[in-house]
Amino acid sequence: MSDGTAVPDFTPRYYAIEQALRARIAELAPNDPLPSEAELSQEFGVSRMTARAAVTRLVSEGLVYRQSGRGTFVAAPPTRRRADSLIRFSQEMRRQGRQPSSQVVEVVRRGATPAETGRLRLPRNAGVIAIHRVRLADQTPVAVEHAVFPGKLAPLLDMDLANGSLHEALVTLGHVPTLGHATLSAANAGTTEAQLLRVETGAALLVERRLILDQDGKPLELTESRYVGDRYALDVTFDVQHP
Amino acid sequence: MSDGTAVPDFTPRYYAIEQALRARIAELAPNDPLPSEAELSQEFGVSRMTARAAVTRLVSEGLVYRQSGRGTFVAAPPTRRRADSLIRFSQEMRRQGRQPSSQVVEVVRRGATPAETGRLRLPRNAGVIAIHRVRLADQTPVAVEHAVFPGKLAPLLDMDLANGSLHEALVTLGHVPTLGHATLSAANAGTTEAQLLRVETGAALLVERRLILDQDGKPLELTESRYVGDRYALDVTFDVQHP
DNA sequence: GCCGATCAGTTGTATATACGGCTAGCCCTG
DNA sequence: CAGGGCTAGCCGTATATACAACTGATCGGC
Repeated sequence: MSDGTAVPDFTPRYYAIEQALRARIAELAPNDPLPSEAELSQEFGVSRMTARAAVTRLVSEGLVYRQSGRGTFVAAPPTRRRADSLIRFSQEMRRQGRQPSSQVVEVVRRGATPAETGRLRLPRNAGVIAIHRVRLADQTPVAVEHAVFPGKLAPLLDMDLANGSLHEALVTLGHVPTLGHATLSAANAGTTEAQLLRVETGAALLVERRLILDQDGKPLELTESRYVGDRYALDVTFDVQHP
Repeated sequence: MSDGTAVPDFTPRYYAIEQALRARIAELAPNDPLPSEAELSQEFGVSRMTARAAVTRLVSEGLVYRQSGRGTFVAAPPTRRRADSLIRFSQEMRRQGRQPSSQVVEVVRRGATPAETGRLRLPRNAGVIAIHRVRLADQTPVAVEHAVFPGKLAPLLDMDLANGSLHEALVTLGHVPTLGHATLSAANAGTTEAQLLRVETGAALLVERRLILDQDGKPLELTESRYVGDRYALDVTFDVQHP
């Protein structure tokens, strides 16, 4: 293994198996089963751990998923959204002909962290409402979401967060989500969120950290959404800047 | 390991080691060395493969990087860009006080693929110029880039692509990059690009597939940039859409 | 003083083995 | 006929071992 070498002349066994499986996956439909690790080790004449390493790489790219005790299956392709327009997740899913739903992982009222105090422009020692959810399309997890609201929005706690719309709730409370700023990056899924998202630990996530302001320009919501890279995409239109 | 369980009560040994290393990494500077796999296996009383699994997860999240024969080191933090404004990579790096550079991996004149023919609105059997580069900041790879141009832009082949600016070259040829559309997602680094980017295979990449149009609205460039998630971020401003 | 060879230490790849926990299907019993 | 238990097969975690390849430091010879 060398740095900077574009194409090594040596190909690890796990890599060759990985490429062979990629070709097969292209011919299969989502949720179709793949050969087990034992079957692959027999087929390719390698140890189970080497076959497993090959599959692990496909898992981490979101091409397949594993279920303990069941097997390895082809994963579904991603969904997309325009980045300069935030619409409700469920509205967007329906627009794409998919069935949206949410799983609430945790809702808690707690003190704001210093970073949250700054971003949300809260007074010192203010409280916040923190809502942790998994967003699903057709029963497939697409994103985990951590949303933080100023404590004055405590009536959100009484809302039906699994079935209702957070944004409609905010409008009802007199705060219309109007403008936002987001930072987009990528990260690998940690163990806990990998389980929530039903992906392998290490899978690539599109990470959106956004601040939403209301009609008066006041911060309303500080949210981090972590989308499974192979199940979600954002569309952007931009100008090309010249010096 | 169960689906949907937020916090397992069983903690794998590799996971505990991973978390301990995360805490240490927070106290170190980029490029500082971490203990070797052998040292970690002694320190935590596990096999080298288990210690290695823990480090592999940190590598795949971009927190550390490995070099065969040398060791494991703390990785540098990411860079950022506004998504609604595309500026030249090198201009943006300088704006952030960093030293930009490029490594040309390959420049080739070839026939367009059907997808490229469609996106670039080329006539049938048209040729294209394909340029494959690694973009670096302070000698650290930040992105790999595959740019495809219509064949009529063949004079690009004569440009100094490692040191010069592609966009300035385009302006010289009478085509001013003006507007673009991009799709953003995340993917895990494959083996070859992982080597080019000096990250572990499987590291999360922020993937931007963009089409740039010239001043007349004609397609000029079809590019896929794959940014190391922990070395790069995009900023977006958006409106919140209501039903 | 410089260069080449060697060695120690590092990561990379691979195998074999073992046990735990989960799932689903099948069979037996009530 | 339904439910419960058992089993086979699956993935998850872990260990031990071995060899390959790379890097950098040191030492010896010229």
